[in-house]
Amino acid sequence: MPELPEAETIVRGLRPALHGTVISRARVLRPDILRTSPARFRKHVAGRRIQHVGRRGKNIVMELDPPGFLVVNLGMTGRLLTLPSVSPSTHPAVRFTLDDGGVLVYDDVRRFGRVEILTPGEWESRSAAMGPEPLDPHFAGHDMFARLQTSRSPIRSWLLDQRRVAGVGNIYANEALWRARIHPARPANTLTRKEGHALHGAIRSVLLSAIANGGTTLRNYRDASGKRGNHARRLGVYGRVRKPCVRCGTEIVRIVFGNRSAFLCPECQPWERHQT
DNA sequence: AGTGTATCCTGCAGGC
DNA sequence: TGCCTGCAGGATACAC
Repeated sequence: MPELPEAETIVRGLRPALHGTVISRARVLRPDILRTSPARFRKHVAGRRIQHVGRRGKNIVMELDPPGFLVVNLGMTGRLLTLPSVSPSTHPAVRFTLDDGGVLVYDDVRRFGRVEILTPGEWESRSAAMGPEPLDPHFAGHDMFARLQTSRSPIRSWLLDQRRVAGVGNIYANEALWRARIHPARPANTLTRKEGHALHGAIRSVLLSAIANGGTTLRNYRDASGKRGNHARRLGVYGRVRKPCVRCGTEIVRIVFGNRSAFLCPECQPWERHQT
């Protein structure tokens, strides 16, 4: 999906437009986006005020009053657009009408995304099941390193598991590993303390860089106003098969495991450390 | 515990 | 132009 930086960019764009507005009604054009019946969804959403627009991992989270949460997971191709936007809504799934005349559309070509309305308790337990926020100051390198010790799964898979760290997807997992010079298939518990800390720093720096550039647009991703993100040109490995590593010139390689593509520089990210 | 595979969907690029 | 294959920022469920 849209990963953490893309969700964050969307949230920042939505906040001024949505903060304090009341959702007058919702129209559900694609019921499979919900996890409840359209009738129930409409009933629960209508008349509630958006108190806060935030993010947890890759989820866009709107706090409502009366208390509740509107939670949007963008899946692979979900977009949350305020209309009018520079990029038209081509596959609208849910359309919210706001009391100030504004329109918010959840648009999703592939419909892997989810739009849910949760009680405070439901949201609390959902959030509790997710890992720490990587940009939270409380997300410490030594904590992450300690958690790496408990898993033998490939470090790229470890990073994609939202229960371990929230918000990292395939682009930024690959990018962080390249920055930290770690082979994506290395078992998590084989990383040295130094590598663990390097990875921790790389995750944060790549996410911050992506946010600063408005996210990475490869295909579908657009911000709340329909604009593309500018981070794609800064990618070091993702999608760069057979192109030269910008650090050393070696050709980037694509491997597949865990049913996902992984990209790496075989020179910068050897399986074993070079003996020099 | 971890891996491989399949599934939910649609669209696009590339090869022939 | 058409047809085919493979691929895609995600999440989950299953068998082994």
